[in-house]
Amino acid sequence: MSAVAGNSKAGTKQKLVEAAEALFADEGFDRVSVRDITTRAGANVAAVNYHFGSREGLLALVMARQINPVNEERLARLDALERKIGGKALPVEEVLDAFVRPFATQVRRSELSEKLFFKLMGRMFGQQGGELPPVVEALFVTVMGRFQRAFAKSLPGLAVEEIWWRMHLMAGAMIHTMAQADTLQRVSGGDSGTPGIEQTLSRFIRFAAAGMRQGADEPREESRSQGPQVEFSF
Amino acid sequence: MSAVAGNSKAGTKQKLVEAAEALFADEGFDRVSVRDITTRAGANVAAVNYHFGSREGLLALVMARQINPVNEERLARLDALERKIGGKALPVEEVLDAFVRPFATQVRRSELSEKLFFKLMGRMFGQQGGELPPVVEALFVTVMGRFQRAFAKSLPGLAVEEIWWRMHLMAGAMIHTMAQADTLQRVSGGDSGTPGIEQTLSRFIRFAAAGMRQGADEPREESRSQGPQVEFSF
DNA sequence: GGAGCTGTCAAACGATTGATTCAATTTTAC
DNA sequence: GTAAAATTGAATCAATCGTTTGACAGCTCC
Repeated sequence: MSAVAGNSKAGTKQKLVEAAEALFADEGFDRVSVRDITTRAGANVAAVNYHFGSREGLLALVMARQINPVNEERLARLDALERKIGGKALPVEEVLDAFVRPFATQVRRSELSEKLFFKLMGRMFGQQGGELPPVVEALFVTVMGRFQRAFAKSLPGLAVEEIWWRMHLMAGAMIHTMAQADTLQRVSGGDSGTPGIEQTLSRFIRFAAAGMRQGADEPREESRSQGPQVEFSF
Repeated sequence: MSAVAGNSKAGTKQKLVEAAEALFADEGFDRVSVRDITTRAGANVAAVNYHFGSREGLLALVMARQINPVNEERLARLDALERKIGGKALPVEEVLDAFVRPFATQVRRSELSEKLFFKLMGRMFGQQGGELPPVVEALFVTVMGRFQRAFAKSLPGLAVEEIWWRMHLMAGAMIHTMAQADTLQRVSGGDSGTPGIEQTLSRFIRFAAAGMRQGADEPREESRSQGPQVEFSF
């Protein structure tokens, strides 16, 4: 009976996670109480401590569940790109694509609305170092290290320090735009039905690529200027 | 007697403001209690409500005191630039300079350390719309409108919507880099004594200018490519 | 010198916080 | 079916939250 699809039925534990995700995204990590969460989930106040040990435990799980798949997909995409191209340098656009496209993948996988997903991402990136759960922070460090090396190869002639600065500038552009995506999408999307994540990704990549590239030596005849933009999808 | 310079003597009210600024910057607006502030200021718990009406009143004052001068200087600088150049289009770099240089001006004026000043700025920008005191938000809206028009003139051929997106990408790069400035300055600054705000401004402007400019028509023979970069200081 | 204003203080307010207890209940395992 | 384990529920914990109160001191002004 009740042939429910996938993850319905919704045990208390899952309902707590879903309620927490929505509330944390909407109001910020600090402004949501355990009671807010349990009330929304239709559960008892003690449920959070029973299932997750503490409020912090639930918070860590919510964060890890949303951002870790993104970071893992980033690494996988970068791996795939580098495997495909051999030892050569990747165009900056492709590295940037590997960096941001996972958001598009995961927003579709998430039960969260697009708006809330990006709000949550924005809040997570807004956290200072050390305010993230260790399991999340560790993966972040790995990701940034891997992409630093990829960018260094794509942008020869730039000092390591300069690469770091540009990566932070690039990441900041991404984060802030994501966090305010709902505001922007309202302004945008006047003509076409769906403003579309794809268009947002494209806008970001073009902006960031120009910023990352300025002043750098071009890595030998790679697809630039009029190059074949057919390789990737934007 | 007691020929104190400027703002010494430090009445309770001022000590509260200073304590609040440092704590809000360091730990975030939500994580600082009234008691944290009064304890640090060496004042009574009731002092905040007596002098500022409420915690929120003090918070609004702290925010306004730090960011409003920045926004006013932004407008003043943009006015000055446009007055100087007449009706013509400004190079993007100059508009960007008017946008970020006020931070360098105000960080020197602030009693806050450079690190805390930027942390505070980062936290303010991280706030969602409507979470800022009205007097701060209103000035922000004015500033963004004025710069939108300036950028539109500097980057002819771009749709208004596209300008907005690029401005958000640009602002995000600035905010995030500012918020993590202490982390970055630690990595950077290995060789020269002072990594220097000036170098940070320069890095940001070059990055953002490239991103803002990409794909746009150049506004007729303005200083580009090899142009006279003597006009402004970076 | 006393009325009046300003500021500070200790104390307490009710509300809310995250967490815990323990009995009652449901689910699972055999 | 029944014992064991997992989960839920209502009640309550101490701690902390922002705010308020009222007494008291310092000061000015007339």
